[in-house]
Amino acid sequence: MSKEYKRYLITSALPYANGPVHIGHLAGVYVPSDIYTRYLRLKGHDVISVCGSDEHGVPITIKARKEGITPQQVVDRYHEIIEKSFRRLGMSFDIYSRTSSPTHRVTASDFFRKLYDEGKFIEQTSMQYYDEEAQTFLADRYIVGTCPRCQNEKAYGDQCEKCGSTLSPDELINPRSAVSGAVPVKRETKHWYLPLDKYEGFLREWILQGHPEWKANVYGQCKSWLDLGLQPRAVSRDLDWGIPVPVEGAEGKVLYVWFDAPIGYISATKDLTPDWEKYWKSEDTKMVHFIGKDNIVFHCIVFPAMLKAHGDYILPENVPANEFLNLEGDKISTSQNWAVWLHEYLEEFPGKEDVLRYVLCANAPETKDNDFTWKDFQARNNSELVAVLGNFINRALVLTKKYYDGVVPQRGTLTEYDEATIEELQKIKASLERNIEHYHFREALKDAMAYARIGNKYLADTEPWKVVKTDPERVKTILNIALQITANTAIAIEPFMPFSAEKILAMLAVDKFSWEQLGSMELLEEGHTIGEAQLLFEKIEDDVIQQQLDKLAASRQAKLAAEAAQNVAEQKPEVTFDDFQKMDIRVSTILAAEKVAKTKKLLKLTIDTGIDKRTIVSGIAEYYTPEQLVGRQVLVLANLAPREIKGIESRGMILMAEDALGRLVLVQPEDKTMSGAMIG
RNA sequence: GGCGAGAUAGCUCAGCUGGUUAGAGCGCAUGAUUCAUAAUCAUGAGGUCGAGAGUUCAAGUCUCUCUCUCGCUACCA
Repeated sequence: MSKEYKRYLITSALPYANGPVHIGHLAGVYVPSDIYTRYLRLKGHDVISVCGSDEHGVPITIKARKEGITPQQVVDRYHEIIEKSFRRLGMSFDIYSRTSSPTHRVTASDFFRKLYDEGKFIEQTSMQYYDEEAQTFLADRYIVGTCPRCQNEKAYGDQCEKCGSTLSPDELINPRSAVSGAVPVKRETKHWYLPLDKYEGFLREWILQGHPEWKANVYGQCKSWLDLGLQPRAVSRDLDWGIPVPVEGAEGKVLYVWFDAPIGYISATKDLTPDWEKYWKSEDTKMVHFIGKDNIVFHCIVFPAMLKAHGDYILPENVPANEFLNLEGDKISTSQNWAVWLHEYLEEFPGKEDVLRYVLCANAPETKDNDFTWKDFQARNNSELVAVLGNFINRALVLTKKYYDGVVPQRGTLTEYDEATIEELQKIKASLERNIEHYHFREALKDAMAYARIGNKYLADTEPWKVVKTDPERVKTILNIALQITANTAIAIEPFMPFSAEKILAMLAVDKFSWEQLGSMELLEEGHTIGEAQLLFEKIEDDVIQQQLDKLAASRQAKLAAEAAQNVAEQKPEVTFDDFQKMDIRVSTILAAEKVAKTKKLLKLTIDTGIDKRTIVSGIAEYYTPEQLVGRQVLVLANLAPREIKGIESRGMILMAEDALGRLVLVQPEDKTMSGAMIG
């Protein structure tokens, strides 16, 4: 397990270029990745960190269509925003590439072709929806129709955003093409599949036997997938945006985005260095994928299977996926505009890049979903960064300026207390290293902060401002040590807060140190003149925090209002009175209700329709308990064709009103009336 | 319903292969201090380690059952 590696290859999940990056992405992936990378670099390792924009796939084409621009224009816009904001936050990727680059096109294409030539794919034809007007096959996302679960008329072929159900296009009622509005027809199409099931044995051994040290959430998720059994997965799609399938007769087909995206790590490396093969094909390279939990399956199951199928490449040594970060108690949601966007933060909090890095690392969702709150942001800034870190650095420098005009004083004989302090300081290093190397960045950050804490304690205990009146020689030693601690602090915090580390070095008027110098008491020479002191952090007042809270509330409200306006379903096509008369709607009384076993939403209801007593299965268990229902009168569509649900024959449908959030409310007569009363 | 992850001080979290009085940061209380951005330092209060049962000389740490949260999945006219 403790294999010696000659070099490191760090990858960070490719952000999808249909929107900017928010704090959830940062806390989950990029901040940890950058800390790890910077640490390895400081240690002098051969390390490269690659990332880039993921620019293919259907959502981008949909966004382009909606805005009346080309997909390329969409990805150009977001690629620039993302890259720029990453750079400003101090993300130290060696290359930030993109999957629409020429290198990537060739790399992904060749990758596919090799697997194709070696017969690693399965070819399969299937029936898919085709838009005859637009003359194109329709991706799941391009098919719109009525959700079979919640009746939302704007459900997509892969998912209903209203009720959250996962759908397949075949389930949609009244499917229409999102491209032309035409009614799509089924047409035969051919696609290539990667038979993941064939790699199950390999994956089991590699992960379950070979990597028991992976994080519990990652290991457990993999085991869950492997135990469920793997299925062949399509690697191509009928779409005109992406990398063409490099096979004769595959016109109009591109590589499925999940297939080409991880290959982006390889092409980014190619763009970075002609030595790229050294990083990708040598067993003595340690590859680590930083991702969020939504990507575990791709990086632990699918991509490794691809790499294995290809044969030339190494596999990741670890995949330290994080969980999700919530915001003020609610899930971060792009569609509801519930997010703190990086590019906006950078504008609104100039010079506070490290504050965000610090807070997101201190509160990173390493073992479970976590919550980001602006109040916590403020507290950590004020009582940790300002009070502990910034304050210590400032104290040491100001005292030196005051007593020695900024010249590092000579260190004399050390007291026992001095020795003890130095020893304690030097002990942190091992813990800090161990924590970073095990991806425990939260704990590692605490270790880094301990340097400043020890510094504060040292000054409080030695009281140079008092001693200077009685024993000026002693003060020289005290401040020399305080300054050495300051320099040590700069080294320790560099991976986490590179801007602040650099500022400290500038204040000390010294060049960058290496990690190996951490713990040294010889970082600053006697007689060296330090520079001007400046404040590292400043307090954040309540009104600033309140502004952010107001902004969040306002943006969500605006979004909700817009959604609500949009969500009122359009009026359905006209019907005749005769049509309506066909519906037999009656007041019925619920006689009995019980939960259907092994379901979450279903209740089995026995009702008296006036005509007869019958059974109806209804999906309202999330809103009503059986006890609440017995005895109530409801409206029932009595002559609906019977249908079997979970082995129970359901004869009829309970009528319910549904609000904008998809919640169900029973419709009932204002006053008790007879069972069997007709509605009309 | 199935699978996975989580549940430890007011808050955010550490606690490795079971072993002395369960830890840290923040917050709170009291005291000290003034070099420092009213910052710092010390001391203290605060926990039946989600609930219950079991294994063991010994359990936060292992086993079983249950509850709650998050995710995947099934079902949902």
